[in-house]
Amino acid sequence: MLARVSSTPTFRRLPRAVREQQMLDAAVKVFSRRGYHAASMDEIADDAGISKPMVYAYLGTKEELFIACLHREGTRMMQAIAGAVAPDLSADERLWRSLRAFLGFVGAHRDGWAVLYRQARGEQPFAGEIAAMRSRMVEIVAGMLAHTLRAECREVAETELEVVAYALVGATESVADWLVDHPEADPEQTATRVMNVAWVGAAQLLAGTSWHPPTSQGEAPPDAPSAG
Amino acid sequence: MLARVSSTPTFRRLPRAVREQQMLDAAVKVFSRRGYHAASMDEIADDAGISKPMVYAYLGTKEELFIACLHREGTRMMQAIAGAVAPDLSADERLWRSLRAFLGFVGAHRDGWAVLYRQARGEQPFAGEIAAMRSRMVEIVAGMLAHTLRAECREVAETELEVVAYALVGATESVADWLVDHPEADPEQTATRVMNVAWVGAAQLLAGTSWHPPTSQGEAPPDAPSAG
Amino acid sequence: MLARVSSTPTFRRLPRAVREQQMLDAAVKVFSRRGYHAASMDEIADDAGISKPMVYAYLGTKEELFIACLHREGTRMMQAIAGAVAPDLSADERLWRSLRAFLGFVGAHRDGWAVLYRQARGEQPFAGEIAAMRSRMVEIVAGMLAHTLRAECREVAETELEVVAYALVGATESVADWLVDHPEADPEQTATRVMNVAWVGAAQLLAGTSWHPPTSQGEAPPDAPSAG
Amino acid sequence: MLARVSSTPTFRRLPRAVREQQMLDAAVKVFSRRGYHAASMDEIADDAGISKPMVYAYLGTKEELFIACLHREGTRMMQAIAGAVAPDLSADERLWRSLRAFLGFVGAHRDGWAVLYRQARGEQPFAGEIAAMRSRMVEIVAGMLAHTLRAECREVAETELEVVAYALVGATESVADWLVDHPEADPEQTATRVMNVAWVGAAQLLAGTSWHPPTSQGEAPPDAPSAG
DNA sequence: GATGAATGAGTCTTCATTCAT
DNA sequence: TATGAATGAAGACTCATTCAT
Repeated sequence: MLARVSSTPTFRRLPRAVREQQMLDAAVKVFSRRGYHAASMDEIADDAGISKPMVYAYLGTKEELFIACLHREGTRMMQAIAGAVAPDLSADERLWRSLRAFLGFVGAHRDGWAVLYRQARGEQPFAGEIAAMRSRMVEIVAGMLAHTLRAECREVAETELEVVAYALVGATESVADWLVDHPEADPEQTATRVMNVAWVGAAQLLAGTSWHPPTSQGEAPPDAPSAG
Repeated sequence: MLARVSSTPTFRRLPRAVREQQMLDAAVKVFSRRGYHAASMDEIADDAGISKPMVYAYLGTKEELFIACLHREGTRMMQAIAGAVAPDLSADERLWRSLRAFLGFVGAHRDGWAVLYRQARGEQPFAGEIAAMRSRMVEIVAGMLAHTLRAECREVAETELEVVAYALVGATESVADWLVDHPEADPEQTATRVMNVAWVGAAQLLAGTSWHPPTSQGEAPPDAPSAG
Repeated sequence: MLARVSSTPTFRRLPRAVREQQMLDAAVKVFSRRGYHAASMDEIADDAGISKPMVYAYLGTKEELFIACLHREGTRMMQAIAGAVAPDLSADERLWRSLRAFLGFVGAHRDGWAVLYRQARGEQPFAGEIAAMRSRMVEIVAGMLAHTLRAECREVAETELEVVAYALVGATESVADWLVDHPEADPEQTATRVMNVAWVGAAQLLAGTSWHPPTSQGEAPPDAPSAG
Repeated sequence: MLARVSSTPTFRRLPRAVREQQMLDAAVKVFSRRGYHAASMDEIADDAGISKPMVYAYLGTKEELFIACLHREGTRMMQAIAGAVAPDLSADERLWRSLRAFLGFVGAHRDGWAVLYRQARGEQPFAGEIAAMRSRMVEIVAGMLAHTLRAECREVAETELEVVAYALVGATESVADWLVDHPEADPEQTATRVMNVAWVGAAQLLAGTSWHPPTSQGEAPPDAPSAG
């Protein structure tokens, strides 16, 4: 009603970019706490200190909003990893540093990427996003492995390489989940353990020391599918 | 409208046990297809060819129903594994067979256990169930590892053992997820790959060939937490 | 399947009358505990140790069942009162004994008549029943008052008499409610108090010592109905 | 479809306060007509000319809505009473005017306070509210009685006073119920009758003319509790 | 730009009641 | 007689989403 004298600057009317970050912050927080479905747009808007229509205007649908969160957090994580490896390091060293950076990041933001990621895996609408993210990680890992191999003048089939890379990423994801659920765990130590179990295994494998199923006679491939 | 000729007996008014299985079948199917939240009790009831109140009467709440599904499928999976290993086999052999049985089972029921399990991991209400299931699997694996070790007269700290077991289980879970998403993949071959990557790594590790982080000078632990 | 040897007589197949009483016992109990709506036919049947269709077969609809409860408890209460007054007593004495018997009964069965009655007053479907019960009580009271008056050779308009009787019954009902909610209260003492407050007032009134509104000038009857 | 000529302004999008009153109006109406349980939120929303979610947004749960109705009507009634008594009147006069105002109010809004109150008495969830309301009324009455007594330099035990006040309030409530059920009755006349019966009784009592149970020989306190 | 007001649609859940055995 | 099996109908409550100001 009255002309408001803006001696103390109220922080309304912020530029779009800032507002968007506030919203994303709130969204990440709420999605992490409640899960995708249990999170309500109301709570997110409230938490961002903004009205609901603004959220829709800036970030779109709930689904889009969730994806935006996933992207922002994913990007941050990727940057944390990229920032930890220098291109002049040996492939092994880069491997180790990436892993450590990854688990370090997850451990430091226990309500960020990993939680959203875990949730997204269970929900269909995000299948595409998830596949894309995982592909990116698999590529990086595969690249490192390939580098190592090439350095040793060894050749491994493309497919084989990808599968191994995939397995390693999967294992690491899983450990990341575990890390989120165990706040008392030390990321660095955890990284060491993973390096030991999985990556050493991979190294062995790629070095040629592979394992083969025993050729047992007469054993049937298990699980003849029972009736539905 | 028409006088129904009851040559084929109508399947109304079935005994409880039968109906419960029908319901669980339907529930597993729908939960897998749609995801926990998107699945509606209506669709489940319809799919089971029965009215909603029966579902509530027999299996309880949606949450309880989901847990019941998880249990049934989990139990079936465990049985598939148990049926694949004979107690007189060597620990190594049992390890391999368990893994193969597990991935075989997952591959054969791509809309069963693995999908439910994956969904449950993202939702808070099922945290307890998930933890319990994983514990059971970790125990089994740890038991096998311990057996192997003891056979070789080697000792490993209890904690270390558990962590390794956990990592292996996590990796395997993750590969199971992958298997579900890749219908063209061959479970047996996939099992071999996992055995190669992860379990060979574990073997190496337990054999003493462990890996240690390089003592690099001056490198800071990454990711000084940025502002929230 | 097998012919059951009934050496120990199981108490199934009871005569109808007994079964009905069991059901009514259970119904009164559950209705009192939960209230009419919150009570479920399931719980009543369970509590009676009988299957639901039997309840319907014997006592009919939930509404009818509730009315049956109301009747049985009302009759018991009436009998308790009738048993307490001998016809050769003076009207005053009969009045006092009735009141005492009534509150005594209510106090002794705190989950019986009074609770059902109170619930019934709020729900439309029972309006008829309630009206009938109250009529019966009002009649009794009015009869006693009339007797007293006639003994004193005094005449009071029929209408006036009924209204006074009604007021007394209403007051007593209300105190009965209170008694149910105050288990520590002593029925006998409470009866004395009611006798003091209400019945003494009635006596005064009927004796001619009546009160008249002050003839104030210019005061408007309050509450000119507001909008709405 | 047609261009709506907005000569008469459509009453959509009203300010919150207005809508809340509309909703409460509708709620009181429907609760009175149907009873608490039989009333559906749908009907209330319809009757208020608004969608259900608005009702939940503004007034909360069905239970909360009912309590809000009870409060609004209770407050209105209290105000009607307060507006009828001037502080400079004698205690007797204030007593009479309060009673008249109360019954006048009840009579003028036969689907308002009294009906809700009667319903609330039967349902557990509202026990607290009811107790609070009655307490307030008992206090007022007790205050008036105390004033009268003090004016006559008489002393009565605190407890006794409260009980008498309670009895009077109970009696009045009950008569209010009756009034609601007898639309043809005249509130003013009814008030006079109550004043005669109950309050004159109280006056007698407090004046010392009390009644005592006859010391009859050999009569047992009735109703030795039967089984069950 | 920003928001209070508003809703359509849908979900879980419960319950009185009745077949078919 | 007695009951397990079965359901139609309805109700409370929530939420993502969008006008109209």
